[in-house]
Amino acid sequence: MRSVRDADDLSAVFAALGDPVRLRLYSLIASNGETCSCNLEGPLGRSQPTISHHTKVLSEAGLIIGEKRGRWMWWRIIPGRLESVLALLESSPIRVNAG
Amino acid sequence: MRSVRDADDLSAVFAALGDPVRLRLYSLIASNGETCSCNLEGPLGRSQPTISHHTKVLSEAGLIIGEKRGRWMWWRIIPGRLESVLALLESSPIRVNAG
DNA sequence: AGCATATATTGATTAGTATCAATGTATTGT
DNA sequence: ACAATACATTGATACTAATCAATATATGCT
Repeated sequence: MRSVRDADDLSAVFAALGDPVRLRLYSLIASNGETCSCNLEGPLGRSQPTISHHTKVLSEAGLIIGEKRGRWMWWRIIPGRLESVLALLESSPIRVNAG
Repeated sequence: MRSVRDADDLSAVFAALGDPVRLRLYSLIASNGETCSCNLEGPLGRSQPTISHHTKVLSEAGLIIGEKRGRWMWWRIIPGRLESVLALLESSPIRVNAG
């Protein structure tokens, strides 16, 4: 992690997984493979807008990617993303002081 | 991740690193080795109570551990903790429905 | 004992976020 | 064209968290 800006980017990935509902959402997609939003509301016990919100946060963090096919949005894990964030975190010290 | 309770525990670890100041704090300790709180306030540009708050969050997540020697609190990374959380996340699917 | 220092805790304020109802948009089928 | 469906967006609300000033606690020094 080289700069404060890097810290913002990296921490956004951790923050994305830092909500229990989103972590379960991510885990569901990871174990089920490609999953449509309509199959997430039930298992997670959240409304459709809330699921939509969480998939957006995860996708903006680069952890999942969605593809619309017909009426359905299919989500899948971006493989290696989490590992690469870990690698970045452990690779290099911070250089910048102020926050 | 086997249950909703697991999701809470695991997501707390990610949430701990989901704040940019805490992520830099963690990175600082990781790269500097054992670090006392007094050497964190300057680089992070935060007040003493705020640093104390963040070290508490990280230690409660099991990511760092502190040892008081004399007047100083020395913090170090708990090695492998982050990797084991990753492993837990990727090991097994969720089993529980409600949240 | 008394003072200085390092950290923790408390209380208050502010900023952020999880959630849902209502509504908008896009796609499919009739 | 129209109805139905799947998802996104907006707006509002409640809850959480980041921050600091003030204060408390603990340790070392003289």
